[in-house]
Amino acid sequence: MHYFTISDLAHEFDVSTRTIRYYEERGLLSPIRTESGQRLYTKKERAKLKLILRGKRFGFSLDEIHEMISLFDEDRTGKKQLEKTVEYGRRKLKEVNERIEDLLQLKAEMEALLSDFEQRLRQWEGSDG
Amino acid sequence: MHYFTISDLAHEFDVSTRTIRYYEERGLLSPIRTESGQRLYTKKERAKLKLILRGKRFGFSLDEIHEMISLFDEDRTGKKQLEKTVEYGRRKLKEVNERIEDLLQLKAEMEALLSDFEQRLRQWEGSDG
DNA sequence: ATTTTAATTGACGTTGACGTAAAAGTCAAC
DNA sequence: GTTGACTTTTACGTCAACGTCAATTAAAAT
Repeated sequence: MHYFTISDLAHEFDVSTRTIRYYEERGLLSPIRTESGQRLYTKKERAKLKLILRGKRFGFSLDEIHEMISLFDEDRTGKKQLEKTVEYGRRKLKEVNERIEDLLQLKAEMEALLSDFEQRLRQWEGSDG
Repeated sequence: MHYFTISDLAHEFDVSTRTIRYYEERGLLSPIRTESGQRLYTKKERAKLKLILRGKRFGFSLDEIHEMISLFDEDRTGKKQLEKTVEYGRRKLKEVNERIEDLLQLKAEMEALLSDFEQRLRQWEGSDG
């Protein structure tokens, strides 16, 4: 298997190495280390970074993202653990659905506004241009 | 017409009065004042606050929101102004569409994960509970 | 009329999410 | 085998978006 260096990921996702190390400080990433101490990232860690950045784009805090990542990450063997995970997952999914609804509403509002403006523009052009 | 006080809005939208004043500092709101200097908010100002909070939920910065609000707010009489507004509106609408796509993807990932967990849970219950 | 509640400005404090600089070690290229 | 690019930790800096006093004034309730 092949690993990524910190600057590999930094370039790919256009973030600073500082940012990636900060995510590790916060417990969001856990790269392995070479003998000399340099970080190496597996495909899975890379996928986690992708998820973090996606979450950020929606305004989730790093704490929230941390919880969401632990879904993909932790060893959930016991039944209780699994039940808690599923319950948490359902809650988060509901939040995501609400955000989608909200965004669709914003989209509708903006479209209405836009078509109004565009109509005014056409009137202008019909009489003057 | 009837006005809202700052705490009316604070309660309705569950934000602090400090937050509302801060939005005014940043030029996002412009309440009128009583003779003694107290803020009064019209329905339109209330709608603007609603928009601000919606924007925030999607991770837009206050600066971005400021631009979006000016769409609803400014006096757009000249043709040039109108054209700029429409162009900006189209750009923002595109961003919103991209965010929706992104969120739908996140939703799909979470649903896949959840159904996997739920299946594991059913296996557990089939054999043990 | 006076207690309580709510509003004002001003200023400093805080938190999250990094940026940036320094000192030292490491790896790849020539 | 040394230059130069890259990495490490440590630590202090920064900026947005408020929170939190404090002192003062105004409005509402009793």
